Order: sequence, then structure tokens, then C-alpha cells
Amino acid sequence: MRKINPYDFRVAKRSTSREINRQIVLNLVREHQPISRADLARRMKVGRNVISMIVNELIADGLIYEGATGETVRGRKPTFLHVRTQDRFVIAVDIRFSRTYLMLTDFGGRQIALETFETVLLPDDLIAELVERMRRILATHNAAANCEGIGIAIPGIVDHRTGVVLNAPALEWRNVDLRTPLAKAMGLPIHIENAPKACALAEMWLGANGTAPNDFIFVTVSDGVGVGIVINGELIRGHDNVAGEFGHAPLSLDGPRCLCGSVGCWEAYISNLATLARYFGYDLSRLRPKRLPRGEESDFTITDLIARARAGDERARSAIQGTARYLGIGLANLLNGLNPECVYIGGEIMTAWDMIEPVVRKALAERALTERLAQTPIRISTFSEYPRLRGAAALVTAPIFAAPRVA
Amino acid sequence: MRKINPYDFRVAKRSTSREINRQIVLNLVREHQPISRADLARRMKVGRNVISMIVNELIADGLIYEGATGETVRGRKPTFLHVRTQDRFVIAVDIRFSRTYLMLTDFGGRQIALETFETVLLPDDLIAELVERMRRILATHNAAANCEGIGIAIPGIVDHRTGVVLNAPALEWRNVDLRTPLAKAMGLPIHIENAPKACALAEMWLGANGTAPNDFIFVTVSDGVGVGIVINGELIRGHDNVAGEFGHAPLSLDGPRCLCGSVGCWEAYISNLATLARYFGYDLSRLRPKRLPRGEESDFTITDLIARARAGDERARSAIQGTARYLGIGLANLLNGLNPECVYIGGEIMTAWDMIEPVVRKALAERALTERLAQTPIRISTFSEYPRLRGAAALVTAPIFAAPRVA
DNA sequence: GCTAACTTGTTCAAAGTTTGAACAAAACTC
DNA sequence: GAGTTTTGTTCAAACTTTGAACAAGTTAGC
Repeated sequence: MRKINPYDFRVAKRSTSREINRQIVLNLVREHQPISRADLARRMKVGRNVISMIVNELIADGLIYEGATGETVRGRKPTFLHVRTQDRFVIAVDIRFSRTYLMLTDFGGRQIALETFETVLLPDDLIAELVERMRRILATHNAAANCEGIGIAIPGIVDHRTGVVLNAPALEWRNVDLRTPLAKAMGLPIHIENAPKACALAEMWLGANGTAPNDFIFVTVSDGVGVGIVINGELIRGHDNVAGEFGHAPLSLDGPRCLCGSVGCWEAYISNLATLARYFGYDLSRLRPKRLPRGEESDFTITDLIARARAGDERARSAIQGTARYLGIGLANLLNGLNPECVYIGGEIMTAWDMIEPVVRKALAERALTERLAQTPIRISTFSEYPRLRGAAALVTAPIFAAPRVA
Repeated sequence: MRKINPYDFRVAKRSTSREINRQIVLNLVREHQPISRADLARRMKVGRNVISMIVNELIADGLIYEGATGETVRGRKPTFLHVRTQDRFVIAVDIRFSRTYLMLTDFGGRQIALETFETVLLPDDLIAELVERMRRILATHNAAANCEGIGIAIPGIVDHRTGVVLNAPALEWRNVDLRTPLAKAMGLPIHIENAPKACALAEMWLGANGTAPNDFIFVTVSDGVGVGIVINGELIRGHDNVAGEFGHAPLSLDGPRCLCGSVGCWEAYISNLATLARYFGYDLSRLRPKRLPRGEESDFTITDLIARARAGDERARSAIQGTARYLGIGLANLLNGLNPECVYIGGEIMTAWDMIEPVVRKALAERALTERLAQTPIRISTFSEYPRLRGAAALVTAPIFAAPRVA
């Protein structure tokens, strides 16, 4: 029940019906492959003739291809159709505070190559290094001619339309235009997006077939805490691309000071640094941004903490369960307000999900308005490895498969 | 950029283009009336012939009508088109804790008749009384033959699809089926919705032309606190119809106990009762649900409190400004997370908007992540009178104008 | 009072869809 | 090898938009 915007609408042309059905066919092949024309016709409840026309067009455009012939009990055997993912490449980039990740994937999001280097915080230098590495990785894998785009995930607020990083505190970037220089150097479409939003896209477009729900939120817990919101199959970006910054929702107005400058933010209770600070007994607000004090502690990570907890360190366990409790409380707030079909959580803390689940659920039950809300399925991010990179890849592939905008 | 749901999609038929363009025409007439066929053709960038066909169909269906002829500098004069709102009636109902409101409106949301009675909390009795009054009001205004539906706003969680009130604590209702008995008795389509969601629909569909944004939230502050979320011209209902219950977001985990049973909810800081409790120095959690102690105070309302504040009562002023501050803090959370284009606020407290705006804005600035967020336009509900009833009317009219579901 | 210019609204054929049926191709059963 | 079943294609009909021409109505200018 959408309202038509009377100042920005799309009139249906005589090709509109075809475009709509073409995208439906493409998506059905993607979801149900291998699948025959006749199967598509049955699922769509249209004549096989229409499917033939559309499929031939999609084959001609190189989007799908005919594979083996299938088996049937009786009658002519169907020819199976598949989405063409090989020989269509995407470069995915994940720029983080400490390191930058670079992955070459095919159109199905499968990893082909991966490299890593220390993040140079000066944008121009980082861009130069990225360009060099991207050229090399494309050359090495003979992918230069078939690379269809570059997707970049950023820990901060990004204007997805212009490709400008508006504010990324972790990188100390403000109004950095990444797209223009990269597009010029590489000659490829560049898509840039905020990391939690990218993670949500990865689940939606690259998650295992049949599992991706239409309404969900993706909560990332790492240096910061962010949320990617998907409603009705659409990523919510917000009017100024800020949507999803629930990491700074207050849990207590006199709680710990957050790195954002405010007080009592959810992030200040559950970020990796917050959990470590709780363990070591530090005051989060006194910490130099993003670092524990010098000494052996400065290299101590949340993964180390989880290892200690598993080894029987009671204080480590208690610090982690503190995070679990606040994770549940903040989650309850989001479930009450957005009521998604399911929740994905990503971040190192989820390697301890077996430990923390009961505490999270208990906190959820305390603050969720209804029992059904408290029982909302919580899933560990499908991509335990590099969810941000998968999301960056999805930035490039998603527009090919998206529904046409109409009305 | 919506993903097509491969398990629930709509194939384009040969009538789909027409349906899309028909709805666009209808909405353009609604927004820009009076408007001629030629104007429509220019706005839509299609031939006048297409518009003629569609307009004649819409006229035949009784959705629009030809009015006066317009003026031009030269050439044949255009005939103006209007949406037919007269002689198309809607019954809007607002059921609240103390009183129930019943309004007869035309299709433009204009009030034709209004009556009120004390709410009977027993559902069967309330339904009986409603049916009697609705029949009478239709008969009195000769509207029985042209009434197109009944819209009902409820302070609680409603399953919009089945018409069942899942949980309305204010009415002490659980799983009450309103639609079946009302539909049977009245023989009309019945639409039931949660009050803040209905208010959001009213702004979207019945607000002054040109003002209704495509992305906004509507925050209702009265007995409870709720939010109606509209993204991309679409009301967000959530997977279990709970979406928008941000009234129970925590501001402090050791804050005042809320009537919902939890602690430190936004609602427990800014609901009318919370503001009154702050003034009288009561502990909200000790209060019998929804009532101040007996005596003169039990009839004392938030409106009285505002009057006292305006008259110079410093304690009244301070209680209200307390609410203002918490209103701003909670709002900042929603702006960070949802990033709407603008915010509407409804409720008695907004009659004091001139007093509280600076405090709200200051709190907003403290917790909003960016300056632009802090400057998000805040508007008083367009319908200072009976916004819920307008929303109830919009429940009936909106489906007629909504975009067709496609892909 | 007449003509030219201009705008509105309608009519008609062409091009691109879906729709529905018939038909050829391929494979199995008896 | 005939009959049956399923797949995939072909062809005409119905319904769109598209683009042009045309009739109707109005003003300006002479």
C-alpha cells in the first residue's frame, strides 16, 4: 500500500510489463536454479511462450545460460537454466581502522582472491594504493575485461548516491569523495556504502537460497555498533543516508561516555572496546580513542577475551555476559520498534554465541513488548568470514537483479 | 532498489501498465486539482490520447468528475477535473480509554458529523452501541447508500489484515475480533489500525497538498507514546504488526517503572500521566493504572497543567520542560536510527510547542549524530483536531489511491 | 466578420506486450 | 512403431503505449 509520489513517479511504458517480468524470471532462476522454462512458466502462471521470449533475451544479454538437461518421469527432458556468475567479476573492498581488505569475487559472491594491507589513513594515499592493488589483482586473474564494478564498505556515514564519505570517525574522514578518483583511475562503476548496510545487503542478495527473509535487521558489533534495516526487500538508507545508526541509542542517560561524545549509548556498552574496558576495569571515556593503554593490553582483542572466558576465566566470562545482557536490551528496543521477521548479528562476539544466547534471550524477554517479539529468530551472520566484503560485492550485483521502479 | 520476493511476486499482465498509469493519473488529479487532461499529459509526458482514455474510465467509475472550464491565454479552454469526494462517505471511529469518537466524513476527510460517548470496555456492548450509532448517523445524513467503509483507530496492537485487536492495554482487550461482527452488522468494509499508524496515514493521505513528505515519522504523545513510521510512501507495519512501539525504548535502565511493566521507558518520561506525576511528585509506578489519586487531582489534565504553566506556575513549567527534554532525547534516537525527512508530533503537549521547542531542540542537538539530523523539521500534527479520526478515515480512502503492487 | 494561430481533446494506425491455442520436438511405455 | 506425455516454439488475437493527424473551441489581429 504505497502512496504514489505525485512529484516523482514513473509512468508505465509499453516496455514496462516486459521489464517487470524479465526481472521476475531472472530472480526465479537465481533462487531456484537449476530450473527449466516450463518450471518458470508454472511458477509464474504464464504461458511457456512468454518465458521462452524472455529467457532467450536474458541468454543473449549474457545474464543466464543453458546447462545440462534434466530428468523427468515422462516426456521431453527440460534444459536447465543457470545465472551466469563465472567470468563476471567484482572487486570488494572493506576499509577499516587498522587494515583494508580487498577481495576478487565472481557474480555469485564466491571468493577468488583476497589480500590485505595496513590502512593508510590519508585518503589520497589509500586510493593510490587501492588502485595499484586492484589493477594487479585484475591482471593476475585475467579479470580486467570482465570486471563489472567495485563495491566498498566503510565504517561511517556514506552518501550512496554521490559516493562521498560524509563522516567516518574511525578513519577520521569527513567529506571524502572516493568515487570520482577511483572511477577515473579504474573506469568501472563504484558503489560505496556504510558497513552495516552492506552486511544487510549481503544477507539479502547472497545469503543461502530460501533463507533470506524480506524483513530483517543486521546488527554489527565490532569497533562500533550499527544496524542495516531491510523492510519489504528494500534497504532503508534514510533521508540523509544516516538510517541505522541505532548504536547511539541511549540505554542510560548517566551511563558510560561514548566515543561519539554522548553518554550511555548502546555502543558504549557492547562494542568490542567497551567489553574489553569492562574486563580491564577501565573507564571507556578516559581511553584514547579506540585503544587500550599501552603494554600487552593494547594488542589484546575481544577474541582473546572469549578464549580466556572459554578457558575458565570468570572475570572474562562476566565481562562478556555483561555485553550479552546489554545486547539483548538494545535488541529488544529495535524489535519493539521495527518488528522484523528475523535478526542477523555479525561481529567477533558472535563466536561466543553459544555462551551468550541465554543471557541475550533473557534480556530480550524482559523488555520485548510481546512474547512473539522476544522469540524473534536471531541468526549468526551467514558469512562468518568477511561479511563486509560480501556486502561490498552485493553492492555491485544487487542493481542487476532489483525490481524495476514503477509508479 | 527492492529485491523481488521469489516466493511472492506479481507478474505483469497486459492490463498492468494501464493500472499503473490509471493510479498515477488519479493521484495527480488528487494532488493538483483542478487540472486538465492536457496538463496531465504534460506532467506525465505521454500523449493526450492516453490521458483521455484513462480519464474517461475514471469518470465512468465515479472516481473523478469534470468541473468548470479553465482560462487560457489562447486556444481552446481546458475542462478541469476533480476527485469526487462529495457523496462518498466514510465512518471514522476512535476508541479511547475514556471516550469513543464517531465521525462521518466525505472522501476528502472533511467532517460532516461528529459524536462522542463514554467507552464501554466490554467489546460486545461497545460493538452494539457502535452499530446503533453508525446506523443512525448514516440515516440522519442520508449516507447509507454511499458509505464506502468504516475505519477504526485503536490504542494498541492490531492485526490490520485480520481486523483483530491483539493487545490494547488501555482498553484491557486481548485478541478481540472487531471486524467480523461489525462487518456482519454493517455490511461494509472495516479497516482497523493502531492509532499512531493511523495518524501517520492521515498526514500522508489527507495532509495539505504539497506538504506531505514521503519519509516521516508521526509520534503520538498522550496516555501512551507510539510512532507511525512511513518510509518511501509506505506505512511500516512490521512482521507482527508491532512496528512503531518505540514508546518503550529505554532512556534509563534504572528509570521510573512504566505501566508496561518494564523500567525507564520513554513513555514513562513523557506520557501525559508521566508529566502529571512529575508535577505532583508521584511515583508513576505506584499509581493505579492510568489514574492519579482520587480527589481534585484525578480530573486534572495535561491541558490544565499547561494552562497553569502559562499562568506563571513555575513548578508546572518545570514539569513540562522535563517532558520536553526527554521528548528531545527520545526523538534523537529515532532520528539517528530512521533518519526521516521530517517528524510530526501529535498530542495535547503540542499545544505548548512554543514553550517547549527550545528545550526539545537542545536535547536533540545533544544526542543527534549530525547537525542535519538535529535540524530535522518538526511539525505539529496537521490535524490539531481529532488526528486519530482523520487517520481512521484515511484507512478507508488510502487503498483506492495506492500504487498497484507489482513485481 | 473573417482568417490565422493556438490549445484542447479525440480518432486512427503502428509497435510492443500478454494471452491462448495449436504445433513441432523429444523421450518414454507398451 | 504407435500412443502418450512433457518441453519448447510459432502464430494470431486482445490490449497496451506511441505517434501522428484531425476536429473543436478560443483569442488576436485585421
